[in-house]
Formats: sequence, structure tokens, C-alpha cells
Amino acid sequence: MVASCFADGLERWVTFSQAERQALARLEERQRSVKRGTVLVRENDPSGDLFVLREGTAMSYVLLDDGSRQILRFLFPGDLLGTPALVYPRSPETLVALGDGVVCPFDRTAFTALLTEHPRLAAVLLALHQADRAALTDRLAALGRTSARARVAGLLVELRRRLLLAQQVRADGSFIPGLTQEEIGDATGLTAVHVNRMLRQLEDERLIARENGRVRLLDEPSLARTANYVDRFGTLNLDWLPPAR
Amino acid sequence: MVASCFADGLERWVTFSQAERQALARLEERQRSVKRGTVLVRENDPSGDLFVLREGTAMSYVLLDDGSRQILRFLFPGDLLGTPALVYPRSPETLVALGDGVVCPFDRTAFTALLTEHPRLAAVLLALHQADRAALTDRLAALGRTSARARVAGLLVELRRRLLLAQQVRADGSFIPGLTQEEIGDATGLTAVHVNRMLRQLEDERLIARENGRVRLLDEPSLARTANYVDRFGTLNLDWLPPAR
DNA sequence: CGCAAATTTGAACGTAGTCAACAAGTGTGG
DNA sequence: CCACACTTGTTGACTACGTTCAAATTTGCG
Repeated sequence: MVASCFADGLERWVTFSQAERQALARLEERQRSVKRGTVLVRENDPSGDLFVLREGTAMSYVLLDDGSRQILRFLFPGDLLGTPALVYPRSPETLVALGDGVVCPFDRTAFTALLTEHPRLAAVLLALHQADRAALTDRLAALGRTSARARVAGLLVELRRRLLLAQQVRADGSFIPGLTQEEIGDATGLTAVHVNRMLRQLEDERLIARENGRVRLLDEPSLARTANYVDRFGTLNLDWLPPAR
Repeated sequence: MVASCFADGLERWVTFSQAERQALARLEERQRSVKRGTVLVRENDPSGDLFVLREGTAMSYVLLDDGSRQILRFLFPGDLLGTPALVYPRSPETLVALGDGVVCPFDRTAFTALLTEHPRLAAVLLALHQADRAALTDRLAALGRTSARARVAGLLVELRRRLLLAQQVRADGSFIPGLTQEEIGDATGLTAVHVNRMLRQLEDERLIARENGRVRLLDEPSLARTANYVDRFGTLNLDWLPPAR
């Protein structure tokens, strides 16, 4: 039996019945390895499979008419990718691997079958969506109302938190962002040049340290404060879910 | 029997069974009228009821440490309000009426009961969430990557589209935004002063006209183009939903 | 009518963008 | 193994978009 990376991630909040776990595992029967830059879904292409990200990181972004890019989300192992395919005949966003990794593609119908056979899973997804949405609105507030420095700080804090869960942070607290400064800029609504300046500034302020590609947050609380950072997945409460079947 | 404003809105995309419609109507048994400025939920307050917005408009926003405000969403009749209450013990956002209106408050447990008794509704909500999410990411891209002029144009286009559905646009195409310029600024990440300048510029360019509080879009296609506007609720496809029961 | 809130405009300022040049990596093929 | 091309990172000088501050005007409302 294939273990479910997706279920593993969710079990931080819910416990699944044997039947549910098996059903979820079925989504990850097929595997496909990808390398940095592999495009899983391209904006405006007809919707196809969905994916569970098993290993590595990925991102989704949109391109604007003038060619500029807005990165919407960074994705980590256990995340569900390409859900817009459920309702849009053409994908509203591009999905790209940020590093070498493994994804499990599965058919849309497999997903809808899952929802009808295990209604509780629909409720779980609905709940997770709330958290996802809160994270998005946090970013909205960051782009609309905070300084470049705060946005870069926020990205680093968030990145470290996610990489911690994926065991990608060394004992000394250092990690490899795995993003170019241009990508950081496209996520935070800045230019690569200005991202560079903000990183330098944070370094000069002894809030972060950088050496050969690794970053260390020297004062995470302070960084989190300047970024208005709130962990939207920490206070999640799913007690109201119907009992497992 | 109480008609369901929520169901009515959804029936643009799905048809409900009699049983489903009745279940939805039960959410709107209680009514409460509100006037401009009424706070339905305050950020960080313990989560309470959810609401269906029956008449009028509302908005949700967050406040940052420095006192600045980011408006997350404008809400219109038929919208479901306060869903974060489902998973967060404290509300991540404030919910305020933007004008006189009527809301139907209902208990969280009523909602969870609905989901278990009518699994298909959970799927519908999941689908709608995708559209909601796409709309949010559009705004993210707007804040991160477009000019002040484009953002204000986009807000006007979106506003008109929503007010059309709510029968709030006159035959001549004019409508009352129902927002102060400060609110427009807090939604678009600008200052009230700059919003004013952008409105004046759009007026000078003959893209909009303003007279005693009413706005008319003289060249909507052009406005929509500069704003990268995409109607995320137009291309929605919900054919994959399980059959009604 | 009189007050408070909202709008409007101008002038000065500052944050972030643009343009440009160079340095430091990174990978490829000769 | 090194030369070369290419991407990424770094820094400086200049520009510009949007903010800030301030004051005047209009609008809505009790």
C-alpha cells in the first residue's frame, strides 16, 4: 500500500479512519519526478490532473499583460496542487517545480469520487481552505499595507517555518531559500534589485545572516513582528468535523 | 417558508433539490437589520455566528499594528459571511456593514449539520471557494504588480459588476459606489489622497464620469483592460458535482 | 443653519523602480 | 581542465510613483 503524503500532512489536525486513509492513498498511486523549472500546469491551458506534492517545493504564479509576474503561493510536501482545475476549464495559474521533487498526479474524477464516498473529507478540505484563505489575505494585507523590508522579512519567516516542517532546516537554524531574488521579488511585489537591498539591510541590522547561499534568522521574533506575521495553521480548530467513518 | 437568498445566488451555477433548498432556507430563519457601520464580527473576538447577507453590502478587513487597514473583500447580497469562524477560535478579520441592510445570523453547528446531511452542498461550497480564491489571487496580483490607476479602475469595474447583479445600477449605467475614497484606498493599498487623484485622472481621460455621488463607466472595456480584469465567476464549471439528492 | 465627514488640490518628500555596470557563481562543451 | 556563456547577485546614480502634510472646499446630516 502507498502511504499518503497528503493524509500525513492533514493528520496534524484530524485523525482519519482506515477507509479514509486508503482512499487518500489512492490519489498517490502514480508518481512522477520533476526537476527545477518543470511546468506542471500552464496558465490558460485546459485543466487536467491535480497533484499531491510529495517531495520538493513548487510555486504557482500568474503573468500580467505587461509580462510581470506575481507569485501566488509556494508549495511544500503534502500540499494539494492545481485545485482550480476542479472548477475552471482553463487554469487560472501556472504551476512550476522550484526544485527537484516528486509529484503524484491524479484525475479530477478520482477527486470528486473521493468527496462523494467520504463526505467528511469534503468538510476537512473546506476547513483547510479557510486556513489557506487566511494565509492569502495576510499576504494581501502585506502587499497593500507594509514596507518592502517587512514583506521580505515576512517571506523569510514563512519560508523557514515551512522548511522546518519539511526537515530542511539545519541544527544551526540555517536554510537554503531555494529562491532567486527575482522570485522573492515576484512573490512580494518588489524588484529583484530592491529585494537585494532589503536583504542587505536586514543583514546590516543583524536580523539575518547569509553565507554561501544559506540564510539564518538571527532574530526571528523581531522579523515576525515587523512583518505582522501570524501563523494561520497554528490555531486551527477542526473539532466540529463530523465523526470519521 | 423562508426563501433562501444564499440558494438563489448559488442557483446561477447549480440546481438544488427541494430538500437542499429547504435546508439552506433554514439558515435564514432569523433576520437582523443593520445600518452602515454596524460591526458583525470584530477581529480577534471569539468566533460566533455566521451570516448570510440578505440586503445591502458589507466588507471585511484587517488592521495592522501601525493602525493601517487592509480591506479584504466587499460582500453583496447572497454572500456567506464569517466563514473563518468555522476553523478559527478567534476571528482573523472584522466584518462591517457598508450600508443599511439585512443579515441572517446562524449558528456554526447549523452549518456543520447542513454539511453532513447534504454532502453535495459541501462540494458546492468547495467549488465556490475556488472562485473566491481566484478572485483573491487576482487582487494579490493587482496589489503586487499593477499601478494605482489600474487598481482603482479594477475596483470600479468589479464594483459595477456586483452592483449590476444586485440591481443597483441605473439604466444609464451609473451607480453609487457606496464607498468613501478612504475605503477605496484601503481596498487597493493606496491613500485616500491618491485615490482621489486617480479618479480625477480617469475622469480627465473620459474613462469615467462622476456627478453628485454617482459614477458611470464611459469605457468599461478599456478600464477592464488596464486593470487586467478577469471575471472569475463567469467561466465557473460545476458539472462535475455529484447528483442532487 | 451649523457641524463633521469627505473630497479636492498643491507642495515637498521618500520609498521603491529603472538603468547600468560589474562580480560571482554555475554549467557546458571544446 | 579550462574557456565561454549565462544566470544570479551586488552596488551606484537617477527617476518616478505614491505618500505625507496642510489647507480649502464641498457634501451630508441633525
